Amino acid sequence: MPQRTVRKGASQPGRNTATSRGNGDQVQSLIRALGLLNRIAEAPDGASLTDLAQQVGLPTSTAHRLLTTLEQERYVRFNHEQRLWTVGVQAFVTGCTFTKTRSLVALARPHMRHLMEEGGETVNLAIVDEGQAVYLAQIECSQMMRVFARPGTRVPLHCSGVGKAILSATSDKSLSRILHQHGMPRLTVKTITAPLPLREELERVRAVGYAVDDEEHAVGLRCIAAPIFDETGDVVAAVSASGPMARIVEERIAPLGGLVLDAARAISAEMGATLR
Amino acid sequence: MPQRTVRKGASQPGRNTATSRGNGDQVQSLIRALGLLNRIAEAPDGASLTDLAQQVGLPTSTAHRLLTTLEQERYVRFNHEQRLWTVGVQAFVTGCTFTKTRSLVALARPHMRHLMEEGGETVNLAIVDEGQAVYLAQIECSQMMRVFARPGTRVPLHCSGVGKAILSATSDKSLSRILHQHGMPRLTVKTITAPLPLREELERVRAVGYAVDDEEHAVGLRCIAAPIFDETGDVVAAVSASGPMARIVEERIAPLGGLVLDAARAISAEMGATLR
DNA sequence: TATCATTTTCCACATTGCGGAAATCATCCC
DNA sequence: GGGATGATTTCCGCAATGTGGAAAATGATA
Repeated sequence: MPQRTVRKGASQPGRNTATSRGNGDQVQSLIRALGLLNRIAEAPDGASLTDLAQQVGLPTSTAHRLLTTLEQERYVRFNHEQRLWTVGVQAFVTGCTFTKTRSLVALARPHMRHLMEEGGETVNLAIVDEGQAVYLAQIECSQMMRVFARPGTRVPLHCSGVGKAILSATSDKSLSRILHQHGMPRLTVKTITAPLPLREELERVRAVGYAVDDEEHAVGLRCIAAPIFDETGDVVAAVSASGPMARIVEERIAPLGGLVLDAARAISAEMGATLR
Repeated sequence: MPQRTVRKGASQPGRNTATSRGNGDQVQSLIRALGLLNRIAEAPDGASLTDLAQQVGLPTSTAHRLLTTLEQERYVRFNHEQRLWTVGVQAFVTGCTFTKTRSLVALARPHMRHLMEEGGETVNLAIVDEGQAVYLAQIECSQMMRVFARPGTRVPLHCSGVGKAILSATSDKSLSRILHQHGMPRLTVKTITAPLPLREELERVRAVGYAVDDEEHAVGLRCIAAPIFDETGDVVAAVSASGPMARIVEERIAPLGGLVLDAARAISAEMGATLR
C-alpha cells in the first residue's frame, strides 16, 4: 500500500469517506512547490534535485515534476552543466514589485539619501516580518570600505542595529514571543545572548532614541539605527547607518545617532505617525 | 457534467482512459497559482479576487483557494480593508536571491560605481530575458534630478538604450524573432516603430560601440548604453548611463559613450569574454 | 433596513497529481 | 573502452487531491 503524506487537517487515518476532509486545507502541490522554491533561494549557489527532494521530504519524481513546472514559468532555472537549480528571472521580477506596493520605500528613499550624504555612511531600510528584519532598500555611501547588506536578506532582531531599534518599540509580550520563537543565537563574541541584558540594552535604546550595534552582528561593523512608526503608532521598520568600526569611532556615535533619529522621525511623519 | 479545463497535452476529449495522458504535462494548480502571482505583480496597487479570477479565467473559489495558499507561504498578502491582494515579503526575499546567483551583478557593481562617478549619471545594468530587458541593478547618481528605473522592471528592446545595445549584438535571425514576438509599440513620438530604421540604427550602434536612446522610451530622457558579453561571445546584458536631456547635452554624448563602453568592456572581460 | 457585490465555506465528483520503478544520461575509476 | 555508480527523466496505475458550482457569510451602498 503506497504511503501518502497526510494533509495538515489530520483526519482520522483509515477513514477516508468524502466528508472527513478538514476545513482549513490548502493546495498541497502549491505548498510543496513553494517549499522547494524557498529551499532553492536559501542555497547560495543552487541545489541539486536529489538534495532538494530530500530536504523537503518528497520523492524525486514529484520534486522534479514541480521543479519543471516552476521552470516553465521561469521561477526557477536549471543549469544543465552543473545540474543545479537556482532562482529564475520571473521570481526576481515578481519579488521586486513588493517594494512598489509598500509606499514606505518611496517615502523613505529621499530621507535615506539625505542621511547618507550628511552622515557619509551606507544607509539601510528594513521592515519587520515574522520576528525577523528584512532589508528592503539601501543607499550606498561612496567610501571605499562599504557595508554589504543585500536587500531581501533576513537578519535576527536581537543582534542587529535595525533589529534592536525595532525591538525597543515592541511590546514586552511580543518581545518574549519573538525571543522564544527564534532564540538568541550568537553571531560574534559581542552578541547579546540572554533576555535580561537585552531588555536592559533596549531600555538604553529607548532613552537615547537610537540603537547601536557594536560588532554584535559582524566583527568590525558598527551600526546605528532608529525605529519608524506608522499612523497607528506601531513600529513597522527601521533605518540604519553603518560602517566599519575604524570609521565610526566613539565620538561619532552621538552625532550620527542624532542624524539617524532625525531621518527616522521624518519618515515616520510621512507615514502619518504623530510625533511623540 | 462539470466542464474541466483540459491539459496542455490536448488528449482527445471524451477519452479518458489512463493511457491517454500527454507527455509534457505539468502541475496544473501550480501553473495557475503562478499565473495569479504574475497578475498580482503586474497590478500596481493590488488586485481583487474577482478581478484576478476573471483575468486568469478561473472560478473565484479556485482562485481563492490558491491565493490563500500563497498567502500562507507569504508569497502574497491580502489587505483586509481594501480587499486587495499584493505581492508578499517571501516573494521579495526569494526573488532577491536571483541576483546573488548571477555573479554578473557582483562583478559589474564596482565598474558601475566607477562609471557613475566618472560620468555623473545614474547607471543601470540589465539582462536579456525572453526578448525583453530586465533591470538588475542600479547605482544612483547624486544629482537632484535622477532617473527612475526600478530593478525588476521589464523594458522593450527596440526603444531603450540597454535594449538597442543588446540588439546591436544580436543575430539578425534572433532580432526578427524578437520583433515578431513583441512588435514595436510606440512609447513616445521618437520611438522607432519600423524594422528597417531600427536595423539602420543598430548599424550605427555597432559602428560607435554604444547605443543612444534619445527620448525613445520616455520624453526628456536620454540614455547611453553598451552591450556586455560572456565567455562564449554572446550578449548577456548591457550597462547604461541615463539622465535628463537638459544635462546630457549633445556634446556630452561622445565622452559619456566612451565611458560607458569602457565599463561594458571591463565587465565583459571579467565575465571571461575575449575583447574584440 | 433592504439590496447588491464581494468573499468565504462546503462538498460530491473524477481529474489531476502522486510516487514506485524502470529507463536514460553523466561521470568516474579501473 | 567497459561497467559501475549516482544522478536525472520518463512511465503509468491508483486514488487522493484539487476542482468548481452553489450556498452561506460578510461588507458596502442606498
